[in-house]
Amino acid sequence: MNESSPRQGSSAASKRKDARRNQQTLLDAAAAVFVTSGVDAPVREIAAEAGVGLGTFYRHFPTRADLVIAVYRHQVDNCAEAGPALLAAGPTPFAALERWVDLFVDFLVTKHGLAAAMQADSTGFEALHAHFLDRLVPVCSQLLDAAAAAGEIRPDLDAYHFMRGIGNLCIGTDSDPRYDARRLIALLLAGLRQPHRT
Amino acid sequence: MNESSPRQGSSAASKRKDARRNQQTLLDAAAAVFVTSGVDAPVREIAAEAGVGLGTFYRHFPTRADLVIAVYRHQVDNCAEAGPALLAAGPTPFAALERWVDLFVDFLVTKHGLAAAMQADSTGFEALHAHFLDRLVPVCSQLLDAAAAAGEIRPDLDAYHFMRGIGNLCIGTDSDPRYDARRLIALLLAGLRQPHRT
DNA sequence: TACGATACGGAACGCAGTTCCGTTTTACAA
DNA sequence: TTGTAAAACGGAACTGCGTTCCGTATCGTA
Repeated sequence: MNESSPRQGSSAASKRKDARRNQQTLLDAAAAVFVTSGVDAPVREIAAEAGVGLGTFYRHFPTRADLVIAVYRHQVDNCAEAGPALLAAGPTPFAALERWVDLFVDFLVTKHGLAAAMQADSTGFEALHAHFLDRLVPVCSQLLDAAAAAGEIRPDLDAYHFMRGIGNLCIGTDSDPRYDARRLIALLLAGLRQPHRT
Repeated sequence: MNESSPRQGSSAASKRKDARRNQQTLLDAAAAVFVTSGVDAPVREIAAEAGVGLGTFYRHFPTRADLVIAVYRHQVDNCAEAGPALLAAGPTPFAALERWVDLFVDFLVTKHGLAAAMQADSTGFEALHAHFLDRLVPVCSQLLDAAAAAGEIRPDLDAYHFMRGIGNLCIGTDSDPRYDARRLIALLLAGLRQPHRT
């Protein structure tokens, strides 16, 4: 149900050589543009950077969001894979959870505006949102369950809410240097340690 | 430095009768449209609802965001005024803080997409963001300080971060009925009660 | 080498916010 | 009451965005 099947439509071996090359060129160009101009960079800018036309862009990525997914797919997967590893390594499940959250936040904050783009409603990033959640919620769930089982945190918060909360708190880190999302996320984690509300 | 001086350019008595009437018509129309279509409703839709042209719209509100501010100004002010009242009434400062947060969240969540629109970067809502913060941060600060002075919460979180956090957590409440922002906000409040991190 | 399938480029479309300007309405003075 | 300048009006038009469409170029094979 994941990367093991090579039926990815926009990443596996398509057909013609130039097509494959252009797809990769677009991915590279997008990665570069996202660094300088943020994930909201216009499609035209990405296509120009890649030196291809708009038609080419949209044949490879039916929608702007599909490109964003493709660009960040690896990193989402890395984040997902880090979960179990941290759990195995860390002194306690909660410590692993903290480290994982840190990784997750790094990811969101490093890419300019990614967190904001993840809001399902706005510009059509539902697909990104969905992939994110599909891949990461189970991992996060595992970490939360382990910490709850160890009695380190209250057990009444599902991974979906937890991740949405963190994702939301990361919004706007670029636009305002005063804002420190990690501080609030730390508070959220502190709140998790509180005993069940009477 | 606030509503006492009648120099508000877009709310006080301007000059001509039709101008004043149209301004009010636009405010009413906007309030109505925001309820049905959210704060992201196109300017054209609002102008049409009001039965005026686009020129009229932009003479009264130089920018889309200025209209949004004008529409919600009263409610922001109400929220600001509620702070001291709750502090005086509540059994403890923390209880007042909880109630005030509830009010604030109501406000953000009731208006479709307001929380999302408040992100400074996106569509030009810096002005709304600014008014919000100017008006509410001092109030929130007062509540936090009182609770901290009473030893009910840790004293190391400034009102700006607290409000940004709450605002961010409220993002996306319309787009996904599963998501319950209040739950996460409660967690944030619980985190506030934790003693200072060693 | 020829030719059909595949991919390409970019003009064009729809939909935002905003600007501009010719026309209408208002308020006031004669 | 009527003339007139200032103020306000309406909406066509401009910019910038994502996306679609289609004539043209390229690829791979017979």
